[in-house]
Amino acid sequence: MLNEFILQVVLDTPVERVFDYLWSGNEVPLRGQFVLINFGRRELVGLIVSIKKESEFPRDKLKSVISVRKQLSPVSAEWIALCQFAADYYQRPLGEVALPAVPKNLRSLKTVALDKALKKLSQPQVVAQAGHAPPLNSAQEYAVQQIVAATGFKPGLLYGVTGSGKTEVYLHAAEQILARDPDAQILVLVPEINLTPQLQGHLRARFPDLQVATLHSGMAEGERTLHWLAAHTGQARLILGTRLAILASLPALKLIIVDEEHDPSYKQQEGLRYSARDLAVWRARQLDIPVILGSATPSLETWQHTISGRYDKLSLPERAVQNAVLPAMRLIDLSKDKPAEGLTSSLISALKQRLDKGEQSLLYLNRRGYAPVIACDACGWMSNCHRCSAFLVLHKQEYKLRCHHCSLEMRIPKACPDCGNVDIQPLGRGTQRIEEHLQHLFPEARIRRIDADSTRLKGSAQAAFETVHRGEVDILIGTQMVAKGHDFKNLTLVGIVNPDTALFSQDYRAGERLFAQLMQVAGRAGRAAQKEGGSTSEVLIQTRYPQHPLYQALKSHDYPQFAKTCLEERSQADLPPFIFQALLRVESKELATSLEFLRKAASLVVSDDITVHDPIPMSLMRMANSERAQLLLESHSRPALQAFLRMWITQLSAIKPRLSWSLEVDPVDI
DNA sequence: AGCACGCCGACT
DNA sequence: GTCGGCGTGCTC
Repeated sequence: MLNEFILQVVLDTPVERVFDYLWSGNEVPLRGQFVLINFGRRELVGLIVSIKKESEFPRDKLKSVISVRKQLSPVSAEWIALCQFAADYYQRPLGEVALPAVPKNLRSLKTVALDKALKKLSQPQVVAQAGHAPPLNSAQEYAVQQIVAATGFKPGLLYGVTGSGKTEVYLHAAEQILARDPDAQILVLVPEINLTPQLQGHLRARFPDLQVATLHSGMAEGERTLHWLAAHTGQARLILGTRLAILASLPALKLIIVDEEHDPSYKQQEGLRYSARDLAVWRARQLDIPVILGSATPSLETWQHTISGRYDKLSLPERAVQNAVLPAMRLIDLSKDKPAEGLTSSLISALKQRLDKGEQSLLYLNRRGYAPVIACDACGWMSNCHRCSAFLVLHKQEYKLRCHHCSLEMRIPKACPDCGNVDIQPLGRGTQRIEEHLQHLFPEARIRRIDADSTRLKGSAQAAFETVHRGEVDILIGTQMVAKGHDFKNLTLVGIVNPDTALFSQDYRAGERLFAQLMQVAGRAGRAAQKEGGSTSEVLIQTRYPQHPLYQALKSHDYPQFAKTCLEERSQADLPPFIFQALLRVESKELATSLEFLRKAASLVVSDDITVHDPIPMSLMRMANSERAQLLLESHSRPALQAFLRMWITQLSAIKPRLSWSLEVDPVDI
């Protein structure tokens, strides 16, 4: 018998709507199946979100479904609900959330790649050697018990410094949950792609007979399809990935782990601007399962939740590795120890000491290139980017000036372009300049720089880290890239060259980020047990403001004190996590046009529950020839803000002339 | 977002 | 006389 149904389909378009399609046949399609349809002039793959008998749309205008993608089992109602929540919360259409969350091969018109992946998936997996788990200390034991014994939704902050053994807690909790549920899946999120291989190694070693799927944006399309399908079918029991993995289809999810939960990388910065950490907590609540947020420097949002009692706090007070102690933090006062070429005599002698003992050092400087700007002594000309409100950075080796925002490049001028003076000088210091100077100071030392410039080629970052691990490097110089994850066994000195710039930033979150970054990079020193006759692990911070509360808290490794101060300030100033924010960004050719749009947008805010700030140019006002400005909204009530935004978007879309704008809920960069 | 339609300037 | 610029509007 032929049945007729109306399928409600969502598509990857910016149109906030569900489209009705006609379907007739013997079998009834299922919610969660993917379908091939005609949309305008195009053929697209969409997702069935509901099935009904009648449509409100005129019958003669309905098109028929071309085909249902039957070889793929439907995504669950929970998964659709997760996408719906993300779509509503971050104010984007459902289709724009749900479809990009599925690999391209599954959405392509041709099914060859999908069929091939499904076939490959059905072949048996190789089983590796069995692993041995090291014993836990009492704090770790307690944390594992708290996580595993919990029934239902239970967010727990696993709070412990680098080396306190958070990974072991994850692995033990995973082990117990996998042991008691024969189908259970566990999702582990890490902030960056280059942190996946290390954790993947741990998981493979500990769970040799279980399939591990990885999901991140650096994977090739075929590989991604395979891993996504392994997760979707439930074959992969351990799923490891970056933020996008939070939107994976996981039919038997029983535990979520978010490592380094404070990391800003968990926030997507374009399109659907979601926080994977926040979605992880939502997903855990939806499924009524535990979620572990791990960090040595938790986000203030999470810390506040432990204070209010919404989240459990599970502390790992000491370093788990025997004999390993916290590195000593020394503040080098730049007004007393005057630096030459950016390096103080204290730092140089500490480096020399490590070189003599055959130990490794790390210099951390969050600024790549040779110098952030070049300038003319005679007329004051500076190397401005003509497309952005930023300086062109000097890259001496490539003999180029380069804009770090729009990638504009030009040769280094031989003389000042304005006055012809040949005496143009680099101002300030980047990693390349420090590298050059160090090589001059220590000609015998093996020096290696790791930053975005030195690791442009795929796999080269991994290779560079390997040389450090093999002991082929004496001094490592790096940007943020070196701060995370890597455990350097023979590294006993961390020098922080120029951290002060972040202290007086416009962004109220800059301090929180700096503290986390410095704690994290400090954690690279002395992770291994201290050797006989070896140096004490220490962190040298060169600063002009040694009395600053941030550095004082850092010196005593006192995150709770730092958090307390920050939260008091935030509470008094009415800032997150005590209020909720949304940010409207706009860009156009003329700043006046951008600001006018925002003024118009601001005038539409009439609700008593919403505070609207003045439109202001963004800190990087001009980027790639676009003039950018923003408007900040605040509210004490999340639902009130949500309801308002929904209505506001409709009004903004109606404004003409149209220009490019985007809305961000819970913005992190202001 | 695509992809059409639609109404005004420089070309064989 | 046509090609094509990107403004405006629609997609079941």
